Amino acid sequence: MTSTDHPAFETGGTSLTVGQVARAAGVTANAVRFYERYGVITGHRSSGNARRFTVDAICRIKLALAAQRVGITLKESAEILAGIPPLSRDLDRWVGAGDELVRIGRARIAQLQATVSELATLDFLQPDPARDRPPG
Amino acid sequence: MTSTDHPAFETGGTSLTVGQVARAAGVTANAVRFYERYGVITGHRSSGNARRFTVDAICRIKLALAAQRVGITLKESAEILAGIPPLSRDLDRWVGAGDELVRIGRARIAQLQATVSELATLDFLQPDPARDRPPG
DNA sequence: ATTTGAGTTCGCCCATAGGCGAGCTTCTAG
DNA sequence: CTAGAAGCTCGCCTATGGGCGAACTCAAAT
Repeated sequence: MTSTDHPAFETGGTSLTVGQVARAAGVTANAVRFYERYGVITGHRSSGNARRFTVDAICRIKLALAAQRVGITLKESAEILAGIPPLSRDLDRWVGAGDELVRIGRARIAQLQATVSELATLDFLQPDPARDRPPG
Repeated sequence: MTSTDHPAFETGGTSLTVGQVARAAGVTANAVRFYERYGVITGHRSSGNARRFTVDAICRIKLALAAQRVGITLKESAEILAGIPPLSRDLDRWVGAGDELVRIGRARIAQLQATVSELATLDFLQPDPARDRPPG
């Protein structure tokens, strides 16, 4: 048994299976295949038609998961990620993507704070004159 | 034409149609029927099987809509609203429900802020030792 | 050779939050 | 009386984010 022939340890090479990526990213293998279909990650195939990924895929999934938490859909994450090279090639682009997501997150927070204010005063219960008057 | 016989003006009575509730709440009639099926609102039927609501239904929908914006599902809103009487009967209970939603909203904001921090540092890209080491 | 374990595709299933059209009834005005 | 507006039910469709099982292949270990 070498350092690369056991699936559970084969992370030194550039080739990871769905399961390895799944475990490293904290999702299921199902989810990983799903992410590939949606273009969140890309990979190639082994001679036996098995998916192969690099560690970069793990990072992309993790970014997408964090993005989800600020309200970004997988499709949007896929679009963002499609524009940036592997993390190891260009860290700055990843930092830039992170900053973009930070802006989106801050905007979401502002919206939430507004909604919380409304809920605190129950202001939204007041009839909206524009809607309650018939048009004309 | 009296003050109550034209549908668009018949809001002085206690009986509102789906369309009237929909317009007042800023949603579609479809959505109003949906809300009724999910127990967000309740109503009775006219002799001709048409839905009839009171103005209270409008308030319940508006509360549910605000709740949605802090991440509460319609089902959860239905459960909350099921426990409280009409707004006109017990304003305090509505204030209480609002306060509960405010707490939930603040919690959501805290979560978002944590995620934003992670995005700002890209910390989550760091491998999670607990996941990358094989179990055992 | 065979038995695992992990991989593959396909396709149906869930919840959430409705939209939309079909076909039918009911109501109200003119 | 008849037309139009609005209501009704039913059921299929959408998008999002996967879960799950069936049936099958593939590779490595015994």
